[in-house]
Amino acid sequence: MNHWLFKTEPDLFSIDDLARAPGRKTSWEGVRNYQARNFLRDQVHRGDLVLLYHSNANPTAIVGLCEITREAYPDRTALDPSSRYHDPKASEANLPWVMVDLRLKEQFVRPLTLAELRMNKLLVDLELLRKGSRLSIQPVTERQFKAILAMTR
DNA sequence: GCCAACGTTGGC
DNA sequence: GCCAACGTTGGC
Repeated sequence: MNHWLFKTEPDLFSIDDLARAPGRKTSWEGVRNYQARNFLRDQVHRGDLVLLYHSNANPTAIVGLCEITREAYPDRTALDPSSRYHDPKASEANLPWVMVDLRLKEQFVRPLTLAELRMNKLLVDLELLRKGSRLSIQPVTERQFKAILAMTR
């Protein structure tokens, strides 16, 4: 099993929105970066665990834990001119974007802020904490994952 | 709102 | 293939 960190801007879609969604499930559309797409398409598997992170937020923090319920399938929002994720270069014949489905397992009582994460020596190599890190789909090692979960307990 | 870091685009 | 210009991300 692989572990991941997915970013979301709570102004657009927050963990509270996910908690209110039917079955606490959602599709994860809108990824428009090739490196992130490659992770989604090739390495995110059903049953994988996902840490949810609020970016552009106050506070910026890891806010919960999710589980992948469906592996990569075409992200057709790219073809929809009215979608905020519309990709004018995409077409039926050339649709490079994929999405997955996930379900909320746990909303952390106490969000783990960036500042707090930076203080954990086990997380020095966490992609999220790297200067200039922008990747919205990030792999997390099992060690890192366990260290993060331990901070919530 | 500022701005550093990063990814993409496009001229050559 | 290089690289400058531009747009986006995202912390602060």
